[in-house]
Amino acid sequence: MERVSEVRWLSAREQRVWRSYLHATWMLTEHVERQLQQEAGMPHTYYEILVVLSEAPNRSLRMSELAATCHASRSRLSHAVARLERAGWVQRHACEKDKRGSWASLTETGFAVLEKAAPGHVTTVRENLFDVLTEEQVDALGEICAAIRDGLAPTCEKAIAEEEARCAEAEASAGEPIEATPRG
Amino acid sequence: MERVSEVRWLSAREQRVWRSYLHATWMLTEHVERQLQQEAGMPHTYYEILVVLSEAPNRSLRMSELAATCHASRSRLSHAVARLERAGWVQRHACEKDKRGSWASLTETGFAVLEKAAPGHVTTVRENLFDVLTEEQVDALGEICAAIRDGLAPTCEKAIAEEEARCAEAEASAGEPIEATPRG
DNA sequence: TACCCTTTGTTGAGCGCTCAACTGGCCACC
DNA sequence: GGTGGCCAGTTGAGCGCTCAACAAAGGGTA
Repeated sequence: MERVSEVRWLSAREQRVWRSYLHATWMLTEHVERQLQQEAGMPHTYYEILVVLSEAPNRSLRMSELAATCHASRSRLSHAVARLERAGWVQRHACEKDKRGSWASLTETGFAVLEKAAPGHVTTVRENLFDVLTEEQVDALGEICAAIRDGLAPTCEKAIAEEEARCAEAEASAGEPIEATPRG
Repeated sequence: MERVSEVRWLSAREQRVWRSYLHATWMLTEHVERQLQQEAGMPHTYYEILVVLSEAPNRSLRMSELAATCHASRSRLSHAVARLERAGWVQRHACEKDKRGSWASLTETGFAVLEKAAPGHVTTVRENLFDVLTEEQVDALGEICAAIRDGLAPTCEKAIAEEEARCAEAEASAGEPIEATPRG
């Protein structure tokens, strides 16, 4: 994080854009989340799981594949699918080939719920994103997101690699965690 | 949500942009969050609270003003400030003018923590957002965010207005909430 | 075959958030 | 002056998430 060299602070304009970005993405997320919660009774992450499953062959996917496609940790997916299973929207069954693994598949009920939820969700996304942007802005947004993604992808891989070589030297100059317990 | 008319589904291009948007914003958020958690021991929302307080006159703000500036609910801010107070970074004291209210102010320790956290945070934002974008893209991003914000602002106000006139008619065609309990 | 490392998936604790309900003080109106 | 509605802030339960620890099975090597 280039501790040695001088910090390149944000210019006034960059700060404005950054705060604008935070506010806009927060509002959009919030709005989409609330709409789905109210009309479909589920958070957006669960909706995404159902969508991915609905697009998979046989509407089924191995847990780890589902996790990768949804950009979710295995832990998160496990909790989420457990909840979706209790709701009767997803079902799990053991994998024959690899007895460690398990399949998650969308139930008929789950598919019906998804079909019912989709119009409202899509309308929300359209009205609050695509309708307020010009064609050029949509293109620009696509390119901006791609740039962010491509820029961050190596960092993520690096982070994973570093995690493996962890426990060495540790926090050379890390800050104090809030109240002794860092996180878990 | 225009239930009567036909749903305007997303085109393949729009769907691509939407998923790209979700992935990019998720990655960036995740990365910023992780960096702050590891180096400063606090989530991004707490960092923002400290920043807002540090910019306020006397490094103090009424709770409700702080909440409005941070785009946080009063509840969330109350919980957050309680936590920040336990960490010794923020202090609360009663308001003389209005005995219902209370002031939150940044402590010296809190300011020091913020000063220590800022370089790493700014560097993360710069490297993963501004460094991967061209000047034109930064401008475009600013305008896109402004458009989203402006588009959503009336919706938010409307939502607040509707909330007041709630309890009437209710869920005309709402979906079934997950497992009977919608949320809280 | 026996061993060890990896991979898959689950679990429980803790955290930040929302929602709803609440306390307590303000203020306008009778 | 009292009363009723509003406002500022807090609280507790429940939810989704992360993290770390775990169980169980695969797969390579000796």
